[in-house]
Amino acid sequence: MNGKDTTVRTRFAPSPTGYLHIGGLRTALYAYLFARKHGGKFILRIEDTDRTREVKGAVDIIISAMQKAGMDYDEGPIVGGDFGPYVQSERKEIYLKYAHELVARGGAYYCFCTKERLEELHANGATKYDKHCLNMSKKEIDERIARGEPYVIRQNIPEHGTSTYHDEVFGDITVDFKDLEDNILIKTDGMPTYNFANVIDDHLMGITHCIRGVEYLMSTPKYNLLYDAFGWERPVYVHLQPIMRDATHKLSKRDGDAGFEDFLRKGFLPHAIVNYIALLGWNPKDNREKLSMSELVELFSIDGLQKSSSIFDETKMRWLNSLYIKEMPQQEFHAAALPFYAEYGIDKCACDLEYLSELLQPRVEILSDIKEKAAFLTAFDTTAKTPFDLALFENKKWKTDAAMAKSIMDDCIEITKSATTDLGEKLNALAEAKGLKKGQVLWIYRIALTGAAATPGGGEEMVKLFGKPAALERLEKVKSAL
RNA sequence: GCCACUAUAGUCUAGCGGUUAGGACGUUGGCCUCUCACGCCGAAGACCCGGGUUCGAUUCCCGGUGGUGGUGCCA
Repeated sequence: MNGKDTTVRTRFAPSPTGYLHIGGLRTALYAYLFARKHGGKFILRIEDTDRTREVKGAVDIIISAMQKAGMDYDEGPIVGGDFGPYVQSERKEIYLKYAHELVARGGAYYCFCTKERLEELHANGATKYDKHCLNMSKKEIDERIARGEPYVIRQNIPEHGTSTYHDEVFGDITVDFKDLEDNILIKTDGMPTYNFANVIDDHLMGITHCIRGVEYLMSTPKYNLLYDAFGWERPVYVHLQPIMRDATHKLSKRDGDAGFEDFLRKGFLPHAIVNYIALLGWNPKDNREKLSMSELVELFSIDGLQKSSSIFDETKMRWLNSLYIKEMPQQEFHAAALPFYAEYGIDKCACDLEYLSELLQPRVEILSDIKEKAAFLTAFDTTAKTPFDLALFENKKWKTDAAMAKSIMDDCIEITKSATTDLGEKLNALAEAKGLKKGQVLWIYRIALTGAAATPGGGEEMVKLFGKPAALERLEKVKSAL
């Protein structure tokens, strides 16, 4: 990039909110893919300069989510690295040092304005800070600091002129300085704001490509002013449009389940989620949609990034998830299904759970579909005289009804008793002997076994699922009910 | 309010001056089939509006409109 021989270094810099948002995960993913694609480093940095929003355990949540998503980072909390610490709250002195240097260079200044004065300013129609403290004498500054007056350090933005930079997805962006404010770099508590820490860290950590949300598109010239003031090289900028919940709302944790972990809990597979969000706002140049992490790494390119925002479509993610479920090894699917069986009380059903998994695997899109797909297990009330509504035997297409069921139930029971692997053949023979269609016998047989209009499999599968003794018990119940 | 970004079917997208506007999800018709699901074959469905530029605009320019973002001692 930039024609320079530099090793690519990208970072994901979340603030620890207590969960990993889907939008954040995608930003992380693109930064990760870009770094891996170019054989560079991917860094995790925690942006926790707002101490009032501290959430305990939040960093661990982010790290574990990234692990599950298959994104390993080269430097960051826990693993360390040559440019640490990687948690901003532990870098306070570093920011202060650079802030003072910036003041000395004229790029920033001390400001003692009170909240009251600032409010008055805005009440009088001002849209931005009036540089009131800009030309304060060194003497006065020292005195007021010595007196213990609270102060902040503000960036000194030129009053006139414009600034242009190149964004890899949006092209050249020009911003007029008059639309920018002398924002605060160091707060009264001595901590930096994002506006400052971000630049200092990106430079100190050698970040070459700054991949982040569009919310920073307009303020980037301010950051460039900082890079320039220190004589540092600016990074390459890549701004990303947000993921939306609908046309007018951003996907947000508050409005529902926008957390990565929430989707995991619903039975989405980590990689299906990653695969899906990779395609939200980016596309490889061919029509492939199901892509492994290594394929994503191989195909990722900034020019496939979308300039407009995209709406999150859980339905499509379900489809992608179903593709991954179908290709899981049977045992793996079974293991993944077990916790859901337990949650829905299915683990206590009198049936072969492993076989149930076999039947369910091609039929569920996400693991929590198991609840609905396994509901048929309780359709047959083994304790009632009439185990289910006998009207279920009626089928328009096959012209079956309870009377027909009654006429063959004895044979069904006999066949079930004697059959080994030839159950299907014997049922066919029964149909022939009775002058019925195969479908009629099979429909009646399956209904009699389950009491459910729809089941994940046919009559033969149901016998196997319940086991022969239980199946016979069911048929006997139906017989007496008829 | 001011500033910026953005705009192809319901959704995700391909397209980069001339195309029957391509693919996917979803929807839908059919086949397969003892039900469900899978699978297979079809169908419907889009270039925000108005001006330019051009022989010709979905594509380039301007304006409008819609949407989003920024305008925080949040990031």
